[in-house]
Amino acid sequence: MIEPIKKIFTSFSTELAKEIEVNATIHSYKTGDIIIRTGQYIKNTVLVISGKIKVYREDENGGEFFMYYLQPGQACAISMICATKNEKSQIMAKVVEDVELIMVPLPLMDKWMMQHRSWYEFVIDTYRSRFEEVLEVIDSIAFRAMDERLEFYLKRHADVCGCKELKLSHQEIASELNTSREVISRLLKKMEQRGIVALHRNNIELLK
Amino acid sequence: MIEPIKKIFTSFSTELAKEIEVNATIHSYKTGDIIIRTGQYIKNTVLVISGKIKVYREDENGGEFFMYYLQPGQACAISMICATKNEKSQIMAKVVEDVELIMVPLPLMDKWMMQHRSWYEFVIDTYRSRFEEVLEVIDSIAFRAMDERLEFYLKRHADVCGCKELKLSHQEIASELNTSREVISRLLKKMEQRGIVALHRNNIELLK
DNA sequence: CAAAAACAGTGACAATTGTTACATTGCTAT
DNA sequence: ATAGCAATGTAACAATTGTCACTGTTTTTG
Repeated sequence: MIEPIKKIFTSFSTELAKEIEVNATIHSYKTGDIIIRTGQYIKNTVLVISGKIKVYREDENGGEFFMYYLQPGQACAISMICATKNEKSQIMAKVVEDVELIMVPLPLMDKWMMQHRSWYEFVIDTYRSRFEEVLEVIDSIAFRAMDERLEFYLKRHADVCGCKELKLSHQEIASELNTSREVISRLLKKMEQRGIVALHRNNIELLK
Repeated sequence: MIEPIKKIFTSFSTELAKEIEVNATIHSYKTGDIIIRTGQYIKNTVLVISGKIKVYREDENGGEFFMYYLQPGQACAISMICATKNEKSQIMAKVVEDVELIMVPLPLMDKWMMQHRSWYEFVIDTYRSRFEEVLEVIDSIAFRAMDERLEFYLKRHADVCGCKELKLSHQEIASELNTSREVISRLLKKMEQRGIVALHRNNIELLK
């Protein structure tokens, strides 16, 4: 178990990996499962071993705004932040590809900060990269119109899945950008005319 | 000097306050000064003793999107995050009321995390509260139209200045919400008709 | 296989936001 | 006092986005 952990979380020291093995638990979730909902209390810090998770911000009317992916080797910054203060979750996290997670109980998250340099650096680096990602999201909505936001969205998804074929319905995209399906269909058609994408059923092919 | 620090940063231990006194420097800036620009390297973690700072996200075309205020007793989360990794600033910070700042050199920021519990908690709490504030900003742009965003914007400013009289020009608001002056004038007029504000020159009075 | 459900395309129109152009008001400096 | 400037008001129009209504197609399900 220690070796697999060190393989995915390459920066962890052996001592830290041991601590994780002894104290943390492994949980599995299936595609479509909701790991945490807005308003729930967070009891653990979450590290991703395998699979993919999408993190959303929700509004009162059921809107789901996509913020970022969590992938193997990454941790949920919000779970770290909230964990320390035993706060409610400000986000919703949905499994999009079966995942295995390491759940680190609250008090350890804190304790290890003082004891394990590699944990401390991992946590700080998680904060930094998530903060930067969130700032980029702000850019995309604050400074750009829907057509550019859509391109940004598609590129991020292509980066994460590592392929050019996005298995997304127009409705799904519309929800995650908080607009309507018709708007997405319209903009995708224009992108197709510009030769940026090819449209198939449940499948958007990025050409550039 | 130790006493003033402890008065503003109430959670700091005496030892920490001493360390700050010995190692950190105090800087003053005038209203209108830009403390840090996007792309500059951050060399210090910034703590605010007095005055007010506005933090912005910039785009390539000179747009300035307002994110949050920094006030006495607070620290710039981005300066902490970037400091650790010696990264470039992702934000721009402008003085809106003459400030005195404590500048903590990079290496100390890191070192104190291990040595001073009260510093560790302050840093984590800064991350948490800024992250939450940024998430609220995302809400406002992702889920709300310009009229609601304007109300949200005005309320935040009123909270910070602690008064109902906002000394802001329509142009200033428009820039910070990344829209045009005409749109803001139009929406403010509607708000005035609804009895939410009273409009004066360079002065918006919140009635509710 | 037939019916239902999910997905996509599209036209028409409404609402919001962005842009242009110009008028008006009140403050400031000489 | 008045010229000049910043701030504001506003009308008219363009562009984008949101909504409604309806179509056809593909997939799923009983």
